[in-house]
Amino acid sequence: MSKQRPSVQDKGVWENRGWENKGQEVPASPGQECLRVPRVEFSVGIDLVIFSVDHDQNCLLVLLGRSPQARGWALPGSGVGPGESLQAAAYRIVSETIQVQNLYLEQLYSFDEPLRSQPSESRRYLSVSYFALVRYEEAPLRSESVAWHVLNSPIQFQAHHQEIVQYGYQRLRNKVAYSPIAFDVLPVQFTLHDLYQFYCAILGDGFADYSNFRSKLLKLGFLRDTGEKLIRGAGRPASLFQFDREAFAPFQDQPLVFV
Amino acid sequence: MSKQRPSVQDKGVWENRGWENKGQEVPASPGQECLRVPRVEFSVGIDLVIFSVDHDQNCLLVLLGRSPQARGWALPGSGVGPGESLQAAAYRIVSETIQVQNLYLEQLYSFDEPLRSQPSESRRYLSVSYFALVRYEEAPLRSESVAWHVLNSPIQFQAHHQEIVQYGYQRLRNKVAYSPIAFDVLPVQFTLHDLYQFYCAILGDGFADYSNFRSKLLKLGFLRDTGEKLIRGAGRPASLFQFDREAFAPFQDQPLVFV
DNA sequence: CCAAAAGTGTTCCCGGTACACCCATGG
DNA sequence: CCATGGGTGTACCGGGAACACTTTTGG
Repeated sequence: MSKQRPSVQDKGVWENRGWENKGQEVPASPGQECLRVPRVEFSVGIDLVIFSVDHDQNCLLVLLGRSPQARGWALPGSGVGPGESLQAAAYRIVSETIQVQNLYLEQLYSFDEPLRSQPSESRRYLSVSYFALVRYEEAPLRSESVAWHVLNSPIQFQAHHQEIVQYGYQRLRNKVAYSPIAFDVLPVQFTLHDLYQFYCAILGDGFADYSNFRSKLLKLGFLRDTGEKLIRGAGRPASLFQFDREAFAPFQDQPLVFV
Repeated sequence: MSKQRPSVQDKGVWENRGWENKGQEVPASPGQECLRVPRVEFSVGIDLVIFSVDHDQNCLLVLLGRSPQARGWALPGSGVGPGESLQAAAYRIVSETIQVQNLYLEQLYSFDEPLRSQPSESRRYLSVSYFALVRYEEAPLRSESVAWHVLNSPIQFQAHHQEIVQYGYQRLRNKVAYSPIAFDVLPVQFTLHDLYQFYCAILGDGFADYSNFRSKLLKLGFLRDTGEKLIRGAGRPASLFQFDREAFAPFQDQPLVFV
């Protein structure tokens, strides 16, 4: 259940663009004194990109706050307490802003904060960002200074938070395609239309035909039909399904399980 | 060329397993004093997983060093200097250990180091890990304390470095499948067998049939036949190809381009 | 002429795509 | 009986997997 470190069986990234160097000689370091790098103190903070899907509006939401001093919206964040792991800090920030029962949490990236760090100063700032996915319907806000924002709406961001959000969004899109994080955030029982809508909100409408989506997932066999039905006014009642973790295991190491 | 931050168009991860919480209420924070977290000082270090492919032996290598004090092999690493970005520090470490002209560099993950941090202590340790891919043939070692290791051989690792290596290996495997990092590390002109061997070393033999690999890549059209041939003793001369970045652009956002 | 290395082609089959169509319920 | 939402079926196409085959060189 709880994992402090990423597990080895996990699958790989196709974001995280790095640095390429071709043909130019990488210079040797100026001198051996580099081996004894002067000690620098870092203030480490956590920034959280908290996502949620509003099934009624059928849209993807991010949780943002207005910081007292600066203008523009900012990600919920905080420093790391003594004796508190990075993940624990991320978790704490979630629990401080919303009252949540179901969530998925994952480290995103560590950003330097060169703007705040003076070159000559010995103090440095480092922001470790996480992204979280929570169930909107069951996550009332705990703090008055934060609010849900539709992701595709134009938002005035503070500092480089726009970038972190974009990065988290990419990660979410990709994650959702091969990983069953949807079921961390959906009710235990759900209809296939619920599931389809969830994917539509994140990947955009028409990421796949509904009927194909349906038959593909059912063929894979990790969705158990509970036999129960859900009646929503007119129309045929919808079957309620449950996610079967055991049955999903074989697909753990496979790309593009969903979509 | 040089990117300090991951770009937004990048594609997504399927490693980075996070934390799931289902059904259990996430408790509210003990008190409001959490909003004013006591300041903790971090020592930030960089650990590098440097990979390389030995085309003669046809195997994947990692660069490891023996640290003076502890037993077991360790990743090359160092603290971050004042006024030095995380990536610059990673780059410096590469240049200190090997003399390299071509490389790919990317941030991996940030690890807490709970073992070294005392619970009551105000000092904390944080390790930001990077992975690098370098061209073996053109990367003579600069330091005597490091050596190449065949990745699949049993290695006695120091602390949690085994974990970081595994993590980096996963990332490499996935990265290689959709991203053209192979061409950062291959010569400008290469035969398709060279390319195939590169993938074999990383993904394991028989990740795909050679002839299918060949026809698929050629059909995509971002490999330009230079017309030049390479003669290696007996046998038909091999055509030399070049990677065409422009022509690759359309596939930037596509999974499983290679393999 | 043979072996070695490189390159081409062919067949089969599965899985995605795009639809059209059938079913159950409320009004 | 019709609108509405849910579920099923089918016909086509492309791309991957496996394998056989041809081409060009050196000895």
